[in-house]
Amino acid sequence: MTEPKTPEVAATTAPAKKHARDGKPNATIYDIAKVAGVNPSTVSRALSKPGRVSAKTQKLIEDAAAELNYQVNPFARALPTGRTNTFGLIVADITNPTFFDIIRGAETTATLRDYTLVLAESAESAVTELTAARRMMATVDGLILASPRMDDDDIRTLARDKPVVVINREVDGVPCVVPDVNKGISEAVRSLAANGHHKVAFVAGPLQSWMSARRWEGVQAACEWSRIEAVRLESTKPTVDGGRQVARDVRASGATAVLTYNDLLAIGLMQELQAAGMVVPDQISIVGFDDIFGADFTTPPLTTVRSPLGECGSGAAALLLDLLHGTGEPAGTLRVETELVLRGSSGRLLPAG
Amino acid sequence: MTEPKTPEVAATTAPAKKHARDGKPNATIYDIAKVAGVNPSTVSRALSKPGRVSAKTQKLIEDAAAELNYQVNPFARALPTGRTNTFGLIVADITNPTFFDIIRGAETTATLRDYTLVLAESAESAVTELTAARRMMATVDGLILASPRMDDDDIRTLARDKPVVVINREVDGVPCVVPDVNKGISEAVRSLAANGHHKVAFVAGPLQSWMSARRWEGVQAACEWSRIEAVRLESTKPTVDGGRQVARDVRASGATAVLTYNDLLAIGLMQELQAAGMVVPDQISIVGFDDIFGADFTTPPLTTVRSPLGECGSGAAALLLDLLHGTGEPAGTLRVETELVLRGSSGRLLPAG
DNA sequence: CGCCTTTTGTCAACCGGTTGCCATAAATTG
DNA sequence: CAATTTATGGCAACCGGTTGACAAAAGGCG
Repeated sequence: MTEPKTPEVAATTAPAKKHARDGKPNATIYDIAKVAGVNPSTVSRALSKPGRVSAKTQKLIEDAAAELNYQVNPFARALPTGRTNTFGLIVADITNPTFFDIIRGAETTATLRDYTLVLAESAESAVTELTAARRMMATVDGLILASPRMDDDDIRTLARDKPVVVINREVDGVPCVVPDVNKGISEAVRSLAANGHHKVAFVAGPLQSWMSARRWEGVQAACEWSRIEAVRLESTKPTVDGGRQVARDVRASGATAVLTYNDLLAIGLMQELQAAGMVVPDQISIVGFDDIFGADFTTPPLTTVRSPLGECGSGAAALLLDLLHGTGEPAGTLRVETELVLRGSSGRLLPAG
Repeated sequence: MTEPKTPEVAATTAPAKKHARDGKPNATIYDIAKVAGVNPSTVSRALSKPGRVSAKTQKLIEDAAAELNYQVNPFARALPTGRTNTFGLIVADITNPTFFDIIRGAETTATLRDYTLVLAESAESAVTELTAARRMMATVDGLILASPRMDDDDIRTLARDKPVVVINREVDGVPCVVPDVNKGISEAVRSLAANGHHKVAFVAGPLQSWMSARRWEGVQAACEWSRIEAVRLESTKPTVDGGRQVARDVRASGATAVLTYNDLLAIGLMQELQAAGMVVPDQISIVGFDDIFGADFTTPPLTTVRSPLGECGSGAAALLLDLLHGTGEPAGTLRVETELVLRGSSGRLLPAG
């Protein structure tokens, strides 16, 4: 029936070089030159240096190109110029939904400006990340690092080579895109305070995470402002599972509201607390961060501080493209706003009954 | 005039061509040749044709290469050979979690075999997809199409040019990777039948979706086998929102169990039914397809027929790599198993009370 | 030891664009 | 109308590898 492998080896050992697989080789500027009756270099200019050739020859060449269905050979172009119209995006974990919107945002902006996005994953490891970055550097015009794990110095070293933009972290001397947590956090804390909470717990993310530190700072500041108590708890890992594991500490802390480093933690935490019989939000309020895909699948749906991830991605791409084309180097930090997305997992505390 | 080659570049207005941004140009095989005292072509052979040069010169060259920190220029290599060690993956929607695992699986396998994955999105449009595919064809060695929207003929045309592998669809003459729905579906339907359900509804996906058709066929067959009734309902779009919209039809159908084309639909449907006061699974059982990220965030967690998406991605990548390196062309269809993941959203029907 | 086969390294011709320099034609100016 | 500037196209030298053809060197054999 359906054999998994049908090794019909005997086919033709296709040498297949310039003719991809069929018989017709791709048209080159030399072909166009022949058809249009001009020199190849003129064709090259007509196609890449607007205004360098007369309108008449321009048209002649364009017609010939269209007729031959010409498309540039990117390698031939890249060889002498070094430009590839490509840039790289490195994320820590492709399956982490936090990055989905970043990827999409970057992809969209790239495509819009005729660039191609090349994606790589670092598997949450600083060395893999650096390796991937190095490898990419050879083939791209610029690089976006989303929540990078490597050293500031490594990043700066890369940035000396080609334009680099960092998302979700600030590195001196390198253009960055970071969500400004303050607005979202203060909205969240004010909402909790208004609902009668006096003590909130913050479940932190990885210790090396720049963003986790910012969020904890933000929570402390907002709590101080609202005159409520803030305690910090550590998580083992920033995942659903990590959230489950931290549930004990959360209950022990005596806090009636929890903010977690990210939505994944919040979801795991909520599952575990509910499994233990607690009612959310009547007995405890839970607020996540990021508003990832699936944050509204839970019952109750998760209240969260949204980072405009898509905006981060497209912002970083735009920054990079400006760097590549612009004359000077602005290289500032782009801050994007966060906001509270109020759903069902936070609310008024019911008197114990 | 000065010497033809002056390594110490006057550090003025950086023309920045081969020297990325700093002063040191990348080492080339010519540099290695000079250091090792051999001809550039010998260097080229030593580095790419194992066994073509003597062990002695091999070592000499490798040492020189290491000393100069040489890395090949991919463009220079691609130009004469056409090989890029790169392949493309086109997905309909980067933010659709169905593709996450596919992407990751393909990425992992690619990296493992020293290939780079280039990702593109078709935004669910057949024309965008074809455009993206065409564009990619110029720069990659092969292409993976995940749940493609374009015509069979377009796919075959692409496949004539370079190796193409299709995921989640069968196209004659093109190697494919498809989950075999039967096992998973029959498990699901048997489970429903065993729980006392006599009538199940199938909420279909897009009409052009090859996979939706297969799933409906599978459901019909399994229901016939279990002697229970199956009805088909249409959805407007295969998303959470589409699931909400189809809730009315589901209730009107009188079915006590529902299988939906994908998890997104199932989640939306469940949300809507619960909002209307129905209890899942006591009053109605819901089963999705795919086991996407977030399928277990819901309350109750979603029962679903899992497709090994990661396996599909890595399988497709492996197939493609075999095609690229293998001598002949197996070009068969790779079938992967599906299985039922029993969670809380399906179960015994409670007598109406 | 001469003849023949098998390594092993060199030469040179690409791959397909880009770009500096130059010659010519066209346009501008005194 | 000559002199000078400017627009336009051609020539040729790259970019950095790959590879077929070939010659020199090495090894095998009678």
